[in-house]
Amino acid sequence: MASPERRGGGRPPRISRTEIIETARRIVDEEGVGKLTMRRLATEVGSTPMALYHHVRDKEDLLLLLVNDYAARSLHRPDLPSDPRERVVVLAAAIRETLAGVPWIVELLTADDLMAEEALWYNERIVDALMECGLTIEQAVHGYRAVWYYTAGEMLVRAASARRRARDDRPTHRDRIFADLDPVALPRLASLSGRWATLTAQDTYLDGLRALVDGLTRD
Amino acid sequence: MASPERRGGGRPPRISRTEIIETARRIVDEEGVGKLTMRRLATEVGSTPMALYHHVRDKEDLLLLLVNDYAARSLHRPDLPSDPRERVVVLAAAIRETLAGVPWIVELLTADDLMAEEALWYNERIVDALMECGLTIEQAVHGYRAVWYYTAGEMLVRAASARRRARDDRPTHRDRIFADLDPVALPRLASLSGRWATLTAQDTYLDGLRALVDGLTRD
DNA sequence: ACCTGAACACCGTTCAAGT
DNA sequence: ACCTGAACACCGTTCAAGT
Repeated sequence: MASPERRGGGRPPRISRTEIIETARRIVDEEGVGKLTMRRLATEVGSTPMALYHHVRDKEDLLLLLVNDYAARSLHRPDLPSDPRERVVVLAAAIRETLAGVPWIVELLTADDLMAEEALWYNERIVDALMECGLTIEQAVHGYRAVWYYTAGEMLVRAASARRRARDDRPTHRDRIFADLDPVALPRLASLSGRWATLTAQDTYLDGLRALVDGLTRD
Repeated sequence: MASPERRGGGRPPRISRTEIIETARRIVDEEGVGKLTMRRLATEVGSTPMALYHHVRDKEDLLLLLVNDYAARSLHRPDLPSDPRERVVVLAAAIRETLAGVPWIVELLTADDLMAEEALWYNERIVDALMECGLTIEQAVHGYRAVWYYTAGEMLVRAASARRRARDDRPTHRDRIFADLDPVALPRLASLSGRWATLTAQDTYLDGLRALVDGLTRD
């Protein structure tokens, strides 16, 4: 919580942790997490790489600070419907909506389970809504996990596809394979004749989520 | 499919694409994908970094070859039950079981949707089983996607946690946060008093999967 | 056709020293 | 207490040259 000790009369700091995080966020927002390097960040705050290590433990620590900073400033809390199943859907969709705008964050998230302190508000309410559907608290925690797996998976797969599309012009490996399928071995896929890409590009997150929540809350 | 052209009487090759892939696989199996570098790989095949670029386009190409190689040699095809819902469960669980042993591959997978040619056998059968439950082909493709999101998410989140546990001794950010929760703001989570970690460590993949498949195939 | 050596343009981090 | 400079031990990839 607190910055490194600052009592006693040592040299006054020239850069602050806050300044480091703000600059890091700007770099990441503008150019992606791949462009964030300690050297680059040092240059942009007008200092040297090693000065950063006085304010953050290492690069991973910096990234974690960045995630928490982001969570604190942009998780919005949606109005919640009274029907508990629909409440789970609204909560999960709100998490996804918040994170969809910042694909870089999703890759970091799984590392610690979306456990930014500020995000626990969501965990609490999803667990609570599942219990209102009749689950025990253990089942509700497991249900929350299933919802998180589905949501994280959707975001990660979608982010990876987008990244690949942005970088490459050449048709993806997938497109090449789907172009000529053996209709004897793979009749269903062959019958789609190229519509796989179109179908999987559609956003069906909510449909799948509703199916999952229905299944979880069925007696 | 074919190696670079080899007609005409040029210099005989000293290293082959096959040899490169085999060596790369060994490095990755023994020490993880993070240790696979072009320089290291070159040394281990007894050559120079640049010689590799004659056999693979770049590092990403190498990784894709590695994924396909792995898929070809270790995807096993399970016996399929006649009940179509249970068939989807068995198919998805087989994918997960195959990939669970090689966490490094999961991180690469989302990049191209588990679209190794050899894996289409699974897609075909999952789509087919969902249609047998009464879905249209479009719904079945979307259903397959939902199952893949859930499965990929579970593997990615689990792999990330395992990686973190392996590297760090210090308690995770999550553990520290869960140690002291405000029971007024977060009563459900607080009532678990430290059991969150235990509960989420349990393997409930199949339960969530069954819930999802049930929800998807409900009329 | 296949391979090599040197070089380019980077990384994160440690260590010893300065103010 | 805070910051700097130089160095360590790496990366992936390009380019020009050798056989």
